[in-house]
Parts: sequence; structure tokens; C-alpha cells
Amino acid sequence: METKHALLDHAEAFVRSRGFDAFSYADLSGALGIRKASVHYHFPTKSDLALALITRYARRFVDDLARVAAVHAPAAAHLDAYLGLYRDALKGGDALCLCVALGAGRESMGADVLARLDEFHADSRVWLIAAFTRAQADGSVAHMSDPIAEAEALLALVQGAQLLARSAGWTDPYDAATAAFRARLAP
Amino acid sequence: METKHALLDHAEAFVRSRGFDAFSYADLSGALGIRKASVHYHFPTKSDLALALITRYARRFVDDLARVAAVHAPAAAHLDAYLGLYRDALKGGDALCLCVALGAGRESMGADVLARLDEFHADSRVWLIAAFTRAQADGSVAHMSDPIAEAEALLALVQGAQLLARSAGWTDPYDAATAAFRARLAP
DNA sequence: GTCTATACATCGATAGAC
DNA sequence: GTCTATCGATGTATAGAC
Repeated sequence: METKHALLDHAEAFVRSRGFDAFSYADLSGALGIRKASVHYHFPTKSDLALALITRYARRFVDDLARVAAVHAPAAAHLDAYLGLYRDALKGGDALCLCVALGAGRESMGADVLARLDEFHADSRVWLIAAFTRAQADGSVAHMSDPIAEAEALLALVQGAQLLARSAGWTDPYDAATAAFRARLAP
Repeated sequence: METKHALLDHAEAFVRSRGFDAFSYADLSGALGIRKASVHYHFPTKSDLALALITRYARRFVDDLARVAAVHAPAAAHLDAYLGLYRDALKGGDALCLCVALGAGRESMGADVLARLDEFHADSRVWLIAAFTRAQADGSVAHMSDPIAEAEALLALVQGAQLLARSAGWTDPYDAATAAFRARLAP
């Protein structure tokens, strides 16, 4: 169980910094100091590994969102925390959110992984729509339009901002891309 | 010259729909009905191919932007056309903008390709900042904030929206993500 | 659970004939 | 410019001993 955990940790780091196709069982084997065959014992195929990765990541992310939503604060504060989650996931420009990384190389993933990816996006949309709906009531976000449209836009914004920051190799483009939205927040 | 053109066309389609790491010289060979060695004649290494691809793509894209800017119209109309360029590049959810696709898998690219990628983003920023600056004057975009912040945000928005649409396999998420911004336009 | 050993496909790339 | 033929490296995956 301990080795399995460590494998998932290293695999997640590899996927988020290199992409799913760009790391191998040999990389994992080298990182842990065990043989490739031992890695296959824990995750027989790479698809199994991908599924385990996204399952764990999505669960953690949903938990993070729930933890944010549990805090009693204006909607703008929750949305600011949402931006913070994606900013942290950037690791200074070295990594992407696992789901952004997997979504970018979707061709090599099985149907089960893609289904979890959809789930992840659906969960994010639900959370964001709730936040923006609350913002409409508490007035903590300026120039509010339709909550659904706002949610879709922010989901795309953070993912695109991550991609640009990752491409540049540092956090600046992420902050620049989200500055206009943050200016609308009055937490 | 004709074969070279066809190779670039097929390679671009492969990169945009599968990603750079997920297609091979064998794929190109098969698509054109020639041998792998013949492909290597035109593009000795895959890096050469990548550089040729992004160079051609960036030049075309800059031309497209210039063509849009040449039209006498409110800034909002230009920005709407910008959204249209990225929407067209989606090909209904089957493809990404080449630069989004390359940016997603940046680890496997050489420094020369990454430099062209930065150029592409820089050109886009210049164009967008000019458009938003003009919008500030002609009042065709509602709730205008700082033109630079607006430019950074829109760049990230279209890229993230493309990623979501590609991940879903159809255009809807792109339209949903850009709806709120389009609502601000009064062309 | 981890190991050695290996199978088998595919990858990017090259040499040299035509 | 395209071909046949081949190289060496790397990829995922499996069999079977310990």
C-alpha cells in the first residue's frame, strides 16, 4: 500500500509536468528504485494507472472545493479561493492541474478516464454556478451576468491561464490572466 | 515542394487532433502513401518538422489577425472575429489551435520551437491590447477595465475554452465559455 | 511484492541503391 | 525524391523464480 501510494505520487508529478504520454514505467521504476515489473504488479496497464490517478485527484479536488464552500464568507471570497487552488496547482509554472494535463492529451486515454474527466468538469461547474448564484444575491462580484455563463467562463479562464503559465514556465501569465476577474471581486 | 506541403498539412492535422508526441513518421508515411525514409528526406528530424509547422501556422495566424484589423469596424467586431478564429480552429471539437496543442506538450519541444510559441503569444497580446485600447475609446465593449488585463484574460479564455471543447469533443463548451464575454460586445 | 529475463511493437533516424 | 533494409533505443507488458 505504501509503494502504491508512492507510485501514484510520482506518476501524478510526472503527468502534471510532462504529460501522460511523456513518462514511462521506467521513469517510475527509477524514481522509486524498484524494477519495471514491480510497477506493473501494482498497476498492470498504464490505463489502470491513469484511472487511479484521476480518481484520486478528482476526489481530493472535490474535497478542496467543499472545504472552501464550508467557510462562511461572501461568494467573492470563495471564488478568490478557487483561483488560488489553480494557482497552487501550477507549482510556480512547473505543473498543470492533472485534469488539464489529461484533457490536453485525450487521444491516448481510455473511455473510463475520459468519463472521470467529464465528471470533474461537471463537479466544477456545479460548484461555480452555486458560487455565482450566491454572488448575485450578496453583491460581492461586480458586473454580474448570468451565473451559468460566468461559471463556464471562469472554468475556461483558469485552465487557459494555467496553460499559458506552464508554457511560459512561471506564474506571471496566470496572475495576469486572472487579474481582470479578481478586480471584480469585493470579498 | 508539393509533397512537403502535403506533409505539413497532414502533420498539422495530426498534431492538432492527437498532440505532437502521439503521431509518428509512420502515420505521415501512411497518410501520403510513401515510405518513412521519404518523410525524413523532407524533414530530417521531428524537431525540424515541429519548427516548420509552427512557423507556417504562426505566419498564417498573424495574417488572419491583420486581415481582421484591416476591416473598418468597432473594436467589438474585431474581438468577435477573434473569437471566431479560435472557434473555427476547433473544427467542431476535433482539433486545437496548433499553438495550444504544442504548448500543452512543451516538454518534448526544442528551444527554437518554444521561442516561436512565445512569439505567437506575444503577437496575440499586442493585437488584443490594441483592440481593447480602441474599445476603451469607441465604447463598443461594456464594463471595460485595463486593456492589458482584458487582453491577458481573453487570451487565456479562448485557450481554456478550446481545451474544454476538445476534451468534450464538440463546440458547445467553447460557445458557453465565451458567451459572457460576447454579451459585453456591442458591435 | 519484488526480482530476472524476455517478448514484441514502435519509435526516430540513417545508409545506400535506384 | 523515393525506395529497401536496417539500426539502436525505448515503449508496454508478461512469465516464472524467489
